Amino acid sequence: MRIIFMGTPDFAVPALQRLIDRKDQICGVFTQPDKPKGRGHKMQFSPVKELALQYGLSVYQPDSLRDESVQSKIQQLGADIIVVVAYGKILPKSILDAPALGCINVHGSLLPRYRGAAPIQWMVINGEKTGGITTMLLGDGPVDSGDILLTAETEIGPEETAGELFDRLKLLGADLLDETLERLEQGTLKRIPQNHQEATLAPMLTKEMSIINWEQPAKKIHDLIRGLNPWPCAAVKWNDTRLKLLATQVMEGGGFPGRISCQAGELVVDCGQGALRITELQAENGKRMNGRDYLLGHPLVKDSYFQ
RNA sequence: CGCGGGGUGGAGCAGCUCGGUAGCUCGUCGGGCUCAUAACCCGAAGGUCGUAGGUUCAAAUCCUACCCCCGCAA
Repeated sequence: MRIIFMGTPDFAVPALQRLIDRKDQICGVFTQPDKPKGRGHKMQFSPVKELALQYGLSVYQPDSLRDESVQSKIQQLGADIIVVVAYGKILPKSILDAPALGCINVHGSLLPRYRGAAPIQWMVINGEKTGGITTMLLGDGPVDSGDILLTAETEIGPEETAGELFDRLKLLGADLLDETLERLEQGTLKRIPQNHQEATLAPMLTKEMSIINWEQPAKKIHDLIRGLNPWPCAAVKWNDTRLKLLATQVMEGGGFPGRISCQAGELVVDCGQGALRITELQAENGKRMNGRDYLLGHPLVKDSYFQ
């Protein structure tokens, strides 16, 4: 098939790689424009662009898809289908209608639940035990509301971080995309309308979410911490500095939310219900380290409180 | 040229302003003690203080360049 691929971050890379391996004819790769990123504000290519260049694919990086020249370019490429994986732009109707077989999206949740930009993180934050991938047809309704093609489920571990789940789901997504295209070619694919009553939203993560409310039960905070790992990371204020909390274990105890107690050389913090042992953290200018190591060089005053 | 912090025995840190014997907590090894158990006591090993130059009688400390790590911001 002639395919146009649209994607930007790391999550989309295995999907594009799979299309390449399938020997599909990839007539164009769309990705977000290069932006100054990271320390020093250096210009950086998106992960998808890196891969596309490696295989000599044609890369397009329009600022806006509403531009007429972009739309005519897409027409001109004459793709049978457009595959979209975390592209970061909404496709206008004129583009949705361009390919004969429509536009397929790979989404990181079991739709209709967790529609939106950050489904994987929210699944972890909400303590879901099951997650998955959905392939769907893009329509011109609300975001991620199009007809479902295939789904793949996976268990979410009780200690798994959003980053770890991300890494698994992007591979699962590539597999599911493969199967979806396979069955599309065989003509055995069915479109299943979503039950919009059951839809939930997974909006973009914000910095405000990263501040921990110690009044909450330990399990809740634990889920938040692993859901925000590796970005933007849950954090606490301590002596005018911020500590990022990266991994924790739920423990018995509690009663004085935010109180720090060092038990057996481990860093433990009381929550509204239960307590959390901090197993991995990072100070403002430090590397990641476990709570035990942190205590060796930064003795915390006994019975003081995290804000 | 976006802003900023840092590299000191195996781990985490102090020391740097104001140059002058390498320090703290822990780990490791040896010995002692035996319900202080997150044991405790005594002793020991282990460091080119990121790299290369410079200033100086003398540099972890001051100056210059480079390498590496990290936070913010995007």
